[in-house]
Amino acid sequence: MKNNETVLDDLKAVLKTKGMKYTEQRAIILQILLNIDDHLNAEEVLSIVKVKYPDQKIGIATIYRTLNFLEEVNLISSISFGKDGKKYEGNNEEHHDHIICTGCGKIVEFLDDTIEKKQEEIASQNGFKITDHTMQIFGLCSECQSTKK
Amino acid sequence: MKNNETVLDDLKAVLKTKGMKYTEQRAIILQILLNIDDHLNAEEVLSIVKVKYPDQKIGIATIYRTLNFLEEVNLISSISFGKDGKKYEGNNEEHHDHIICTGCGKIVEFLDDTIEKKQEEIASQNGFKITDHTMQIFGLCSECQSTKK
DNA sequence: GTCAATGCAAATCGTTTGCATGAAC
DNA sequence: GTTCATGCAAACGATTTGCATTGAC
Repeated sequence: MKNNETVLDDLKAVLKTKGMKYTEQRAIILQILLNIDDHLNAEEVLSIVKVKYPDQKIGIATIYRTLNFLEEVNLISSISFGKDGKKYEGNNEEHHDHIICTGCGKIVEFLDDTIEKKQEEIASQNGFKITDHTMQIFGLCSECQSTKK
Repeated sequence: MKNNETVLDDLKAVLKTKGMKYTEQRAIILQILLNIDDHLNAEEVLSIVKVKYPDQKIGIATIYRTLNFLEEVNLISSISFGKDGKKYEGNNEEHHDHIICTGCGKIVEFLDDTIEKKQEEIASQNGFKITDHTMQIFGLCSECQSTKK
């Protein structure tokens, strides 16, 4: 797992090569996603900014613009499903896939080598190149199984 | 693969048990999804109604309401990703999974037994019950690979 | 005749965009 | 000083909702 400084350096480097500017807002948003062990949507990132950086005012538009950019340059990843919009996580951990509870939105991470290999195999058989190794299993977690009749 | 009549009977049965009414609109929307070999979003369903059932006027709200209902009772399934909203297909074919091109939206269906089994295994290890055997691989199809630099 | 479903328009939600101001270089 | 990024509010597209009317039972 990469540390914060390394990834922030990556950010600075990408920005420079693209003729873009290094700003507090961009650094803050990236750091939040690197340090939290959860998947956040734009609104959730905003509310964390308000709590952890109360003197910083970041507009929701900036959050969206920054999240889109960070994903584009592969510093963060997103998963999206039904309601609740896109959720993001920092790319400082190993690659993994997600099981998502369609009841409560709970997300469990896992990695299975057999599936990874099969995925590549099937994709290439169909002429596809998997861009980001994303796979999503949807289901009901144990709590939601008992709730839903 | 089930035929139309069977599935329409299923629809009538579910509606009855739920104290809901059998309407032309609901039957039309379900039939469209059963008979087309494609994945449609709400707007696309509407435009097919206009072409194939020109004397029927169905409002977009009804389409959305009906699609939500049909998915709930498992007569159709949805996949959703990025833009373009949710896409639906009729549940008259065998279960299968999807590879989705993030470039052009092209969808390829596949079925792999090894992955199916592994999915179940991993899900149950985590206390999850896969509700609808849905898995999505995102990537770039061969055309989009050449387009994107 | 009763109650649920429909169509329409207004409302809502997540997200994007235009533009004047402010910050990075 | 120039150029890009920000914040705000307005715009947007997909989807949902409220309500009076219509249709199924």
